[in-house]
Amino acid sequence: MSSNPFYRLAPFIQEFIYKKKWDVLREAQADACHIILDTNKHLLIASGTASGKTEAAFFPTITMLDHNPSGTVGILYISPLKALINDQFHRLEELLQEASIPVWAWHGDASQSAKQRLLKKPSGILQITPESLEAMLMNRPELILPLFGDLRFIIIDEIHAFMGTDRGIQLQCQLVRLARLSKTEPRRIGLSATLRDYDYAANWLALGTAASVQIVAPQTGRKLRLAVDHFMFPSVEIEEDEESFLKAQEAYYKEIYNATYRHKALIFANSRQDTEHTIMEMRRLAQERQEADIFYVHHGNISTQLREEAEAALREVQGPVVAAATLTLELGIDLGELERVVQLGAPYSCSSFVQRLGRSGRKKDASSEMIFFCSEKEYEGALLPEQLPWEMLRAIAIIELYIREKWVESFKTRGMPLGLLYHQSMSLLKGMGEAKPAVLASAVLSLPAFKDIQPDAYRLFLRHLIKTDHLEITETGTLIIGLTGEKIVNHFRFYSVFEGNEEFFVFNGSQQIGSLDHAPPVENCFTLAGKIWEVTGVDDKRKHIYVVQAKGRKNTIWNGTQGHVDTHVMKKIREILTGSEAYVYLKPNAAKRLEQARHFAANNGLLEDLVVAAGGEQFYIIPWVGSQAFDTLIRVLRFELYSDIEPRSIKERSPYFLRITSKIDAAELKQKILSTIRKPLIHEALMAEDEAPRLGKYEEFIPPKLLRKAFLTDGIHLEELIHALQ
DNA sequence: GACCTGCTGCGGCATG
Repeated sequence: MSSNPFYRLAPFIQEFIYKKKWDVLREAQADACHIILDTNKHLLIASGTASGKTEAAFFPTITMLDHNPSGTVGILYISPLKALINDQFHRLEELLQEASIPVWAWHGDASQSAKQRLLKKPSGILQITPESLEAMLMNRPELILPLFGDLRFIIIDEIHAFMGTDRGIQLQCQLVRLARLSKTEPRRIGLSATLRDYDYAANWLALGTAASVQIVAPQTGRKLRLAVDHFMFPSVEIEEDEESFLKAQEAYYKEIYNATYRHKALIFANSRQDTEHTIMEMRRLAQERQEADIFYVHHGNISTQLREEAEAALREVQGPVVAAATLTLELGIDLGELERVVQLGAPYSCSSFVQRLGRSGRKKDASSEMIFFCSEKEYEGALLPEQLPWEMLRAIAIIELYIREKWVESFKTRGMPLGLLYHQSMSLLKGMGEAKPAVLASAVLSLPAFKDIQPDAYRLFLRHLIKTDHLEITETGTLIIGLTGEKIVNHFRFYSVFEGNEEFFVFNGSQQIGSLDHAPPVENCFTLAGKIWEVTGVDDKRKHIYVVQAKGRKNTIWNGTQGHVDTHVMKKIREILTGSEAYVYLKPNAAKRLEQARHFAANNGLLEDLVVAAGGEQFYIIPWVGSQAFDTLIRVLRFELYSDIEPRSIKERSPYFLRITSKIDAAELKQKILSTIRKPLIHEALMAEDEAPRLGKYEEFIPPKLLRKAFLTDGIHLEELIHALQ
C-alpha cells in the first residue's frame, strides 16, 4: 500500500488534481481513499464546508470503476436538491473528460432523451433525487435490475438534510427496495458538514445492511471572526415617535449597507419578506449614492432562473455583489469565496448557523466570519418577558454552544411514520400490480423504517384503505389499487412525501377575506386585512377557514408558527442571562443591551422560577425548554389543569414564555405542573377524545385510531419536558 | 408572524 493515496488514483484524476494546482489531497480525501480502496465498509464523511467532501467520495470510487468497469450504473449519487445535481454534474463532467465513464443527471428537469440514452446502455454515474428514484421504483421496477444490477456505490450528499425527516425515511425505504430489486449490496457513502452525533448518522447510513461504517471527521482549525450588533426601534404608538422610528430604521439599513459595501457578501434572513425588504433598502441607498445596482434576492418564491443568476453573480462576477437569501443558500451549491456573511436576527438552529458560517473563509487560512444584526421593536403594553431581547440572546446562545461546546442539534427518527406507511404501501403495490395481503404486508413491514408497526395495526390499516377505496380486493383475494387510490398514486405529486405550500382561504360567511399559510385552531383569533377574526371552523379538504369577526377583547391571538428551537439553546439563554460574562464579539450596543436585559430579568424575578406572578390573577410561565416540550407543556395546562387555569386566557410566545390567568398562587401552580407531568398514564390524557392530529402528508388516509397512537409516540414530548423542568 | 425541498407518462401539436 502506497502511503500517498494520490498515486493510487486513476491517472486522469491525478492529471485533474495537477491541473487544478491542488498541491496535496485534503485530509478527508486521503482518509476516504484508504477506506474505499482498502476496506469493504460504508463511509461517513463529516468534514467542514469547503473541505472537498464530494471529491473525497468520487476520487476513489471512480478510480475503482476505472480499474474494473461496471456492467450497469456503477455509482448512484443521491441529492436533496436539483440545483446540487446540476452543480455536481458540471464538476464531474470536467473530471471525467479524459475517462470513459459517463455521468447522467436524472431528475424532473432532465431531458427524456438523456434518460432514454441511459436506458439503452446503463453505465457510469447516475445522479438522482429521491422523488425521481421513487418514480422509477414504482412505475418501472423491471428496469431496476438492468440499470443497477452491478451497482457498487451509493453516495448520499448532505445527509443531514435527510436525517430526522420524512424524506429521509422515504430514502431509507428506497435503498432497501433498490437492493432487493437489483440484487446488489452497494457500499454507502454519506456526506455532511454539520454533524455531531456520529453514531446516529452512521446507524442511519447503514440501516438495513450488514456492513459497518467507517467515519472520517477531520478537525478543521479555521479561525472565526464574529460580531453581534443590536438595534432598538422605538415604538410608533404616537406620531412624534414615528420620526425617531424612521431614523433608527435608516441607521440600521445604513449599517448593513456599510457592512457589505464593496464586498462580495451574503445576507441571511429568517423570512422571505426580510430578504426582499432589505434588498429594496440597499438599492435605495445605492441609488442615493449613485452606486451600481449589484443586488440580488434568493428564496423559495424566486424562480430557478433568477436564483441561478444570483448564484452565478456571486461565483463569477469580478467585484462586489450582494445577495440576500433565506436558507436556500445554506446547502452546498458552489458560490465561491464570499468576503462577508451577514445574519439578520439569529438563525433558529446551531446547525443552520454552521452552514451559513461556512459560506465564508473557504480559502486556505482565511477566517470564517459573520456579523449578526439583531433588532428589537419597542411597543406599548409589551409584557415583561416580551421586553427581553430574545433574538439577540438566541444569537449569543448559538454562538456559545458552537464555539465552546462544538454542539449542534441532533436528529430523531419518528417511531410511527404512518403517512410514509401509506406512501410506501401504495408505491410497492403499484410496482407489483397486485399482491396477496400477506405478501404486501411482508414487503412493507420488512422495511427497517416500519419495524415498530405491529402486524395487527397493519391489518387495521389495510382494512381501512379497502373501506375507503384506496385499495380493492379482487375475487381471487389479491389487493389492487382502488379508485380513490388511483387518483392519488397516478398524480405526479405522489412522488414526494412532503406537502407543498398550502393556502387556506379565509371566509366570513360567503365573503372571502384573504388567505393564510396555516389554519389556526378553532376558537383562536388572528388578524387579517386590519381586523381581528375568530375561527369557527376549518375544512381541511377544501382548505377553508371559517371565521366571524371577534367581539370585545380577545386574549387568544394566534401567533402563527414559529421556528423550532432546541431545549439546549433555551437552557443556554438562561445561563447567559444568569451569568455575568462579557462576550468579546458583542459590539457596544449589544453589550449594553445584554447588561440591561440581565438586570431587567433579575429585578423582575424572571429567572427565579417556572411560574412568576405577574400581578392579580396573571402569571408568567417561563419554562426554558425547546419548542416541542413547550407545546407539550401547553397541552398539560389545557387538558390537566383546566380547573385552575382559564384555558382561553393562555397567551404564548413559543418557546419563550406563556401568560395565563389562574386563581391559585405561583408556588401551588408550579407544584401542580410538576406533579401532573409525573402522573402515570398522563400521555393519553393530553389529547382530546376525538383528536387525531396529522403530522405529515397522507395521514388523512390513516384510521384515526392509529393516528392517535402515532401522535402519542411522536407528537407529545413529555420525557423531554420532565427532564428539562427538573 | 419561519424556512426549504420535489414531480410521470402520454397525447397532441408544431416544426424542420
